[in-house]
Amino acid sequence: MEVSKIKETGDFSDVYLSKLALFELTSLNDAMKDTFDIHFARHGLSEPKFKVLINLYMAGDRGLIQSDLSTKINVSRANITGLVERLEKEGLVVRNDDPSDKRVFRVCLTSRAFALMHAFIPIHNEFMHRIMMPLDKNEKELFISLLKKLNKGLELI
Amino acid sequence: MEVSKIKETGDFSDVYLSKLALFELTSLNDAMKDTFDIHFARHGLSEPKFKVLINLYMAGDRGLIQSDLSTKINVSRANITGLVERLEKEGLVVRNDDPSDKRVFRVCLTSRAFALMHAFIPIHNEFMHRIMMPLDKNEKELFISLLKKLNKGLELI
DNA sequence: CTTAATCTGTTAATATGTTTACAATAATTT
DNA sequence: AAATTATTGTAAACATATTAACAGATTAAG
Repeated sequence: MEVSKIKETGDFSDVYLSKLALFELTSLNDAMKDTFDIHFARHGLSEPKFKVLINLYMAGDRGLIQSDLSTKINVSRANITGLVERLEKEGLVVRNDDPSDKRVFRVCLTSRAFALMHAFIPIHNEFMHRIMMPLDKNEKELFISLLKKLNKGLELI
Repeated sequence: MEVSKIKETGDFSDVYLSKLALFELTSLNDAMKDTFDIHFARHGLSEPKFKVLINLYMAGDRGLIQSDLSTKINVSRANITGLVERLEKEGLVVRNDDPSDKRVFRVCLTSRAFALMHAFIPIHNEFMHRIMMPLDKNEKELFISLLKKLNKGLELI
């Protein structure tokens, strides 16, 4: 395609569009990370800590063992050790011995953490919705389908 | 809207779509990160190291001072100290004194790093293009416009 | 020209993440 | 039942990131 034609039609090469899309995606990730970090920090949390707490919140009274947390959050077991350690220091979780398996702890929310999450979750849901407000329903559906396509593509790489 | 109506039309609440979009976006980020990590590792690099090297590559012979790198890569000056230190140990960058400003170093690529980047950049470009292959040109343009909308929205939060 | 403000890189403390190796315990095989 | 294999949590070593505090150098204000 000639340059003049490109200028007329506003068309660009596919390679250029790929780079631009990745640039915008990266920018969005960075901005998103910053925004969520501030959001979590306002409530004394961080993204990794929230992930641990929300999983324990959903797990109920029996809690979860660290290995399950590792799988659900998709981080290494070694990292979970540190995260749970820090949450324990803050008084947000406790580690109870499991009588049926001496290798593991059952990690559970404290009542304080339960109350914190109970209050935070609706705020968090509203926050997520606010972040997506720039898109209307049709655009969101479109966005989701494009993301799914890219996700499927990555499985094959 | 009634549940039956939702089932008929395949329509969903706006809140649900927001959550789903964020879920898919997060999934894509995670998968993207893993994919790029492997890609960089195949060439003895990491994403942060690549960002430093590509900026120095584009900067030319005079290189950049650490403070500029910090601004361009959007990480703290303290972090740049560590990154440059490790790259120096690997023999990929050198820190030259700047006679006109005794506070700073001019960080420059070694010839080995220059050769590495010269070989890697086309591979990297192809890789980026391959990752975006699941979308055709129209979809990419659409994707870019949606990302830009979300990015602009985040500026106001 | 001196004083004050700013900029630069480093250090220390901390958070989050990885891989590797290991001991203790559980589960499976033979 | 005994031997092998697998799972679990931790520790060590490292990479990447932050903030806060600092010394030294430069710039701006007066």
